[in-house]
Amino acid sequence: MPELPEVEIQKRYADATSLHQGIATAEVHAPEVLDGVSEQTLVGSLEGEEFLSTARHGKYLFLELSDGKWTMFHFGMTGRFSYFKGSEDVDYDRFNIRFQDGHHLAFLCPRKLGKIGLADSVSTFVSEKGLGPDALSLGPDRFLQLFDGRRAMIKSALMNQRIVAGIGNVYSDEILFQTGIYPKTKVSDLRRKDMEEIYDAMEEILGKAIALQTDWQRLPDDYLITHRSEGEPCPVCGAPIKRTRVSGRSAYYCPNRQKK
DNA sequence: ATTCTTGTTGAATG
DNA sequence: GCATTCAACAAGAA
Repeated sequence: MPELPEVEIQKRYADATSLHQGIATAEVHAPEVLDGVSEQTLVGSLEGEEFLSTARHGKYLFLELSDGKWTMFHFGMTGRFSYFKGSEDVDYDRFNIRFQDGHHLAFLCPRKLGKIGLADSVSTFVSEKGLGPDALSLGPDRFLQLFDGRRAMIKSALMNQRIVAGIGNVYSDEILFQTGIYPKTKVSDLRRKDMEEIYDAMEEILGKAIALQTDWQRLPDDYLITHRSEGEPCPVCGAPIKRTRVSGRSAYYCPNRQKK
């Protein structure tokens, strides 16, 4: 679920459902998801407040509270929001906010790898975490600058949140697929033109995914995303997709179109 | 049963 | 000191 486009969709979901309603109470069902905050503190700072606005940086989502603080959400690998009426039972409900009108905003997270915390502001959080700029809020010059002099493999670098925030395993594969670059290529071996193409592909792909509500089925058929498994024919040239390992994760690529 | 998985982190390594 | 990689984390799906 949760790379930049998916988090952006969660942001819009929160915008559409959860702003400007009094928070009656909140419940922590899985303390594992708390990040540097006690259950008491988190619940205490939510009760009686309301959410005023939302902000996103990379894969992190922030909900502004009426007392000026921010609630931070990170969705891990499997997290998402669910807004519902009444007291339905929802699977994997790790944290639940009940509004005064009886509606709920639940943080569902089957694998409990998501995180919830409190922050004084988005910018202090971002600098404390050492996150790079958001992938959709920087120009090509800054982008090239950030990758200048890097020795890492391009796929690792794209996924490195300290360089640029928001790109994960799936979208980094897509970016390299569309630019025809082998995932293990060293950044220092890429030409300026390659990096410019990577930047363009990044904007294009993330933007399109958001526009389509991250419904991967609706993405163009020549995207790797829906053909991302070993042996499946490349949607462009038909060669069997291969899998390799890049910094501990599976990288899928077309051996015919993405060469060293 | 085993292996896989869209995330981050802190320790280990170069 | 810096950049980079790796194992660990947890639980569900194939």
